[in-house]
Amino acid sequence: MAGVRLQDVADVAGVSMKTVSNVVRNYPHVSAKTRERVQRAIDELGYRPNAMGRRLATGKTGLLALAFANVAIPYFAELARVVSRVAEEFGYRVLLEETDATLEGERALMAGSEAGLVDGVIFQPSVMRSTEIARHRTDLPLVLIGETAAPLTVDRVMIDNVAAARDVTDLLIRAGRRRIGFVGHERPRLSETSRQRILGYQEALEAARITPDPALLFSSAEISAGGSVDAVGAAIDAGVRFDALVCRDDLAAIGALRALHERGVAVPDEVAVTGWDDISFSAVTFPSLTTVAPDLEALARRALELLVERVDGYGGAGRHEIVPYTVVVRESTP
Amino acid sequence: MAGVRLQDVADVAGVSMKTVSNVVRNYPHVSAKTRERVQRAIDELGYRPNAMGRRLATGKTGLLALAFANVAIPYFAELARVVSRVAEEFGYRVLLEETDATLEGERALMAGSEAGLVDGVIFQPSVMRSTEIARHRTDLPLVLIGETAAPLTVDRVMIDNVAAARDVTDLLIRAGRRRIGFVGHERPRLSETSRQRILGYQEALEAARITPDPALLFSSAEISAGGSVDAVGAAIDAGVRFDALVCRDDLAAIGALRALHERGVAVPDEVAVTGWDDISFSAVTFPSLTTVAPDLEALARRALELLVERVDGYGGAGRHEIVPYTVVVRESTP
DNA sequence: ATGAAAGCGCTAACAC
DNA sequence: GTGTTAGCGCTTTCAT
Repeated sequence: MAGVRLQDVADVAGVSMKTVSNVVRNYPHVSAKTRERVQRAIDELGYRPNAMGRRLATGKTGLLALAFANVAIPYFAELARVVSRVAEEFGYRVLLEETDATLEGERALMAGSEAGLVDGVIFQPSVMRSTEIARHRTDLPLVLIGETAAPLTVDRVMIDNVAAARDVTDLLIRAGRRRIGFVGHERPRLSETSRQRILGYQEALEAARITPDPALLFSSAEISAGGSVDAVGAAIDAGVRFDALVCRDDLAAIGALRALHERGVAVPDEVAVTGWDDISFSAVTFPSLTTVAPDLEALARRALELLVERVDGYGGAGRHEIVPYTVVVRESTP
Repeated sequence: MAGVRLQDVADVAGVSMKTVSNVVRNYPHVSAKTRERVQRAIDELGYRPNAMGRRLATGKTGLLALAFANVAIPYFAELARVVSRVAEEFGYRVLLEETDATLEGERALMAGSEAGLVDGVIFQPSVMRSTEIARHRTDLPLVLIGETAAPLTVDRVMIDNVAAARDVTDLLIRAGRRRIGFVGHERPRLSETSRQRILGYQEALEAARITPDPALLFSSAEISAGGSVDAVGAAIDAGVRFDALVCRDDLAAIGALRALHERGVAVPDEVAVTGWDDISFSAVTFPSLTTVAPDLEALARRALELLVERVDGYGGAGRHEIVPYTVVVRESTP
């Protein structure tokens, strides 16, 4: 039954709207028999509260926007799943917003044509600069996730990318590899994510007294497996020698695996490979991928907690938090 | 600036709310100079219309729910991306609803605790029966996608699964394969999707005078690559012989590829493999996958069109529509 | 414990 | 072309 209103229930039950509202929202001070009578009327009429009416009256929508480049990228899809599950625990539903990793997309998101649609935004920027983010929408609670340069005024949750990159590079060094490449960073302009990962990679090399070789940096035209098939393939064909590859993400690693396969290079015996994100595929590639596994559950939960505090009125400075990661060792490293 | 209302703009511009409303909504009959004056007030105050107020007044929310099992499954993620893009064209935003492929999840979706949150639902059921779907929420516009058994009262868009399964099986037969298995259907109970694909597979075999062999049906514990690694691996280890595998989806195909690799079986020379969905990974596996590619753009667009018609009041019988697919031939078949 | 009435911010008839 | 006046369905003081 559509169009059943609070007033209709009140009429049938012979009480006021207020009382029905109290019953619907489980307000404690309602006598048992009134509650029962009202409940019967609700069931009889098939009443369901109207979301918009409630939201207009309370000013809260129970909706939050989850914004990032593109759900079809497996890492984002898996992130969306975790955020959506955690959000449900917090009583929120998730509106999907894709920015296509373009400046226009990200600006449109931050500008937000309508007010009051969502209570807050969880956003992983791809290209926007810290200063530009800081200028926008101070009225809308916002939590950033990922490795973007975050303004001091905004909350942000991430893993320690530099440390994780150091860890996987170190794993390769301890296995005796010396010519270790890095695969999959963007060109022409590095994202902050890639910058941090390359930094950790370089730190690990230098700590082991290995001189980083710029010829072992294989950039990709886009964040995709295809881009890294081309990059790694071209390098091999050009005669570049390496015995390990630290990949920016699992997509790049999967592409690298394919390029190596095509040319009959054995993984991990001749070339070891590591990925990043621990997307579900990384367990079933051949060989399966050693990869950095961010604690997505912790990431999502912390982001939600910070966001809810902002929605509830917290107005302090930006909190920048780190959540854990692990390195999952599989077949692609010795 | 939060909390700027239509009335505030009207006061500053020295006009009525109605006029401001007309300007905001680009109502044509407003004099140029009035429009300009109002616009200046809007800019000055940083006014943005409040979504909830507008929605309450119009009864439309501009939101639609996209519901399916799990966004972390690549096919659904890619579907979400296309639906979200097409929805934007139609002036809608997308609320993500995951059912986890459970009956409770699907029932919760159909029951919908609140009215008025979304204008309609696009839903790919996993387990719910046609009759049960038909009983629910006649007030909320609903379009089903995928191969579920759809009630006659509800709109549905899908590709012709039987024909597509026939096509890929036929491709294998024409390449000279005779012992062709099917991989990845659920156990214990087959989904409608799997049922239709197995049907097409069987039809193609029979048309070629090959007797379908029940020993070549390799079911999987769940929709995942891991399930099919186990199923195909166990079959090989048990000595089952086959020279081709039609897989229920790309995930199953990727799992099959891994199981074959592990045991040193050459693809496609010894065993050919086909997938289904054409997820982006299928182009970069090794070997890359021959797969059924549903026209997602057409699927999403048609679903949106049907939904919008329902939202606009169409109340006729359910329309069941078919959209095209292609078979993308890659390296995993001869 | 329950009721009456005043909004929440906007749109839509209907006047002028 | 522009203003006035009711609502949309709900929550929320403030009474009782």
